[in-house]
Amino acid sequence: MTVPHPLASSEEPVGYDPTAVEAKWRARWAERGTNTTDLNGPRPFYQLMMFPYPSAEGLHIGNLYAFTGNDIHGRFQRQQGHTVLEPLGYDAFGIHSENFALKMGVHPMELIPRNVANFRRQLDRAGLMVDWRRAVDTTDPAYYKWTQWVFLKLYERGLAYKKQAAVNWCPSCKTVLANEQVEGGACERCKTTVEQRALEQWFFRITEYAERLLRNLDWIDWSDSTRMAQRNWLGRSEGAELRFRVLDPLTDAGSAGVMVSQEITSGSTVIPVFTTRPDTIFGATYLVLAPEHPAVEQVTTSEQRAAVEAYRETARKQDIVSRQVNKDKTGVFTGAYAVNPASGEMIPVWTADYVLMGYGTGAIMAVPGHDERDFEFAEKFNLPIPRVVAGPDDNAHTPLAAAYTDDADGRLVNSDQFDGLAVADAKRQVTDWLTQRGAAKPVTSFRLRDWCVSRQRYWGPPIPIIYCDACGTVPVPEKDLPVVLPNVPDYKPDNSGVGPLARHEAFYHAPCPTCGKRARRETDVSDTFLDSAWYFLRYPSVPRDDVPFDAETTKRWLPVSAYIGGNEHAVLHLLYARFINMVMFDAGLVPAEEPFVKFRAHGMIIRDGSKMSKSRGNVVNPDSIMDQWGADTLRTYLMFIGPFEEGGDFRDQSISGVRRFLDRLWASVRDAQADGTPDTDVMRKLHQTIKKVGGDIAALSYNTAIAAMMEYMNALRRGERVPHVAEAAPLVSLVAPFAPHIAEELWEMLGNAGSVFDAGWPTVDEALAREDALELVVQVNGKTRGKVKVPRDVTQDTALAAVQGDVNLAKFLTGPPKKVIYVPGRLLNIVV
RNA sequence: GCCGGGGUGGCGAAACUGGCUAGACGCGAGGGACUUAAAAUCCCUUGGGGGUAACCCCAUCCGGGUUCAAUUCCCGGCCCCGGCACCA
Repeated sequence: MTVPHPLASSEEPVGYDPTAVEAKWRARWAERGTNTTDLNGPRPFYQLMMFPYPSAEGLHIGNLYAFTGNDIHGRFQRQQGHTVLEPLGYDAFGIHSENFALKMGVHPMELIPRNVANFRRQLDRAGLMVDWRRAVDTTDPAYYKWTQWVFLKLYERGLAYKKQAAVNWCPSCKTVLANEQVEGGACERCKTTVEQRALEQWFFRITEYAERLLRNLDWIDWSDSTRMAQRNWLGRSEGAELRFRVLDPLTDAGSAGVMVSQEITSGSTVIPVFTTRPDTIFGATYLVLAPEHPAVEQVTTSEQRAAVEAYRETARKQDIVSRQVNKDKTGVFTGAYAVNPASGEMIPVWTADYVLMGYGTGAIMAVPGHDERDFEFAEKFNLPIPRVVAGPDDNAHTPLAAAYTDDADGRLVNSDQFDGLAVADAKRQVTDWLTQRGAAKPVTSFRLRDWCVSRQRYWGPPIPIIYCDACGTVPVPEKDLPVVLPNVPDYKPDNSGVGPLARHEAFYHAPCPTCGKRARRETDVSDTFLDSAWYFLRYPSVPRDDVPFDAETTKRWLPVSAYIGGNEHAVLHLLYARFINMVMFDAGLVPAEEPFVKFRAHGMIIRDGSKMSKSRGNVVNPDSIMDQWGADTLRTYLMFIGPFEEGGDFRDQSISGVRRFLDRLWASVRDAQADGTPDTDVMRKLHQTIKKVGGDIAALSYNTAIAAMMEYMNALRRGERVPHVAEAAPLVSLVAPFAPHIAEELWEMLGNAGSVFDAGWPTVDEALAREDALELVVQVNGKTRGKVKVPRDVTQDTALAAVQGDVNLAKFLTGPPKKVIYVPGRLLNIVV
């Protein structure tokens, strides 16, 4: 028995029912293979979106916002005749998943597949043009086999190395973190204050690529904000490394207070320092070594040893936060003196924690007169503060109330033969002079550090290394990959500094690949960001299992044509991915140095003025919105909220306007008449709209594209107007990227076979789109007073005559025109 | 502190390289038509002030400036968001 549709039984025509329409087209797309990409198709276009971490909470509206924005762009490119690859996958390894699994008491190997299934269900509803045959899951051995391969590739190229270093240790996550994962001294995940620990860790030599990573930022087509964030992160400074000889307490004994030879003698301890202001060398009145600096031990005199040791011990215990800004300067004198290579003066050597071991050489020359930090330190410890740079209003003797740091207007003073030079010239000349004397070399320093990739956790790809007593560090041969992560019930992290796998003999016992003797596997896993640093290379080659990415396919599909994602990954994922891609490029495995030719950062969706969060209870659940309004309405509404690259404020009430628009679209197509002739004005508006919507989508200006379609809809159905088919039909193609399900249904309703996405983009009739009569804006004394209708290519005189002949405008002309400004096609400004 | 991006109606927001009477489009609000009524739909109004009216004045964070013309350019200031930050 069939239940009559409530509307079907009445006289009323059938209205728009998103639930039915969307279910129908989900099935139809699957049946027809509409979303599967033929990788050999013409004009490849690789549309990439950032793959999600499949959380237990399910799809976040922010995910959907990003995916929809990508999907619209991808669908539009398909309508432009490209073969579009729009893949998606799951970034399912990592601490986040693991912590959640621990909390729930469910093993990640059980939990993750569940989450993935739920994500897949939600994503299916969203109407994305994703080719699911190419999905990747980073936790699948078939995927992480190649993540391990990437590690080995770097190892092979000398870019992966193990060292003992002071690393960021999160006591809550019980693992080390990369610098990129520490925010203001706290773990970016759990906000716990990070400690310093000396551990042996695997690092990637990303610093070797710093210069290239920076240089390419000049030309890649990326959002400015993202490029700037990377520039700041890389932190390039140009300057010089200056060498300071420390006086030997034995041979130079008794010379304190006496000017010593300006010659730099070899054989003694030499402290290199990095400075961006070599011009201020004459004002360097003391040296400072970081407490961890190895030379501290060498130079400290016996009298000062106890004090220095105590200070270093305190510094060692300190966490990173308490060494941050605004802290009072502390430090101790080592008892040693060094020679200023420019002035020949003896200057004391201090150790202080305001100097960081990780940057430059871990030592500085202090110029209190021209550096704020040195000034503060010198004041506190009563060290001399000479002036060596004078501003336009100062002379050599003007006292310094604060450090004078301006390097644009200053000139050198109290600097012997360099007096009078501008800072910029002095930087160069002083460096040259000191270089000739063997006391300097020009260097460039980066803020970027090497990428620490070891994690003392369970839920990641095991690092494919074996340690053999006889052969040393041996990489796992490619044929033995993957090193499978074992399913063990005991996977809790501990404080030992090694990963949980170190507790599982069955895992770590392995024969040495070289000599076959009993050896031990590395038990740390790699950083999740390694999984996502190469996933875009994998998609086109899924499901090949003999190579990570097929050479021919990769050449055809890489680099990525358009990548749209969140800016929170500006210095994490996006930097790592560029680095890994660059390494692969150097290895001849990928066709381009830069993986993402075009990247756009989208904005963030907030709700009712504030960030969505569980604690605020203002999280939007995509499922319930889709239940109530339909996926097409949600998609279109998300894009209508505000500029895609800026984000917007989700307001439940406002969504009704978008639904109304789709209802009206439905009714327009349903009721459209094929008889008669279309209205010329409406047709003109149509062609103007086709043009505008196309331009706006290409520029990701989705909100104005939707506004333009709504505006056209208002013209189409002005009053109780019944549109002509020729007026209504093309609108279906324009709406399609935003609301794909309803578009397909209406496309079919119009009598078309096949998918609207394979039918191309409507052609703009430029002649029709152009207005033949022009409304020229008329200003009098710069104030707009009205418009006159004139022919398109009117001359200034004719236009002026038209104004004078118009009663409403002529009255503003209180005198003869003194001056007339005519902007053809735009306006006429008459000055009287 | 340095570097990016912003500040426009009750709200989300438009306005291409300075130029179509700033505020498109949508939400909300008010009024009307249809209806026994409601919903839905359709129409009108909606930055502020003044005027019976045609109209006039003010208004794009604040203060100056350039220009025939400024939301748009320049100088100075305030505020918000994001990145970096004892990085020498």
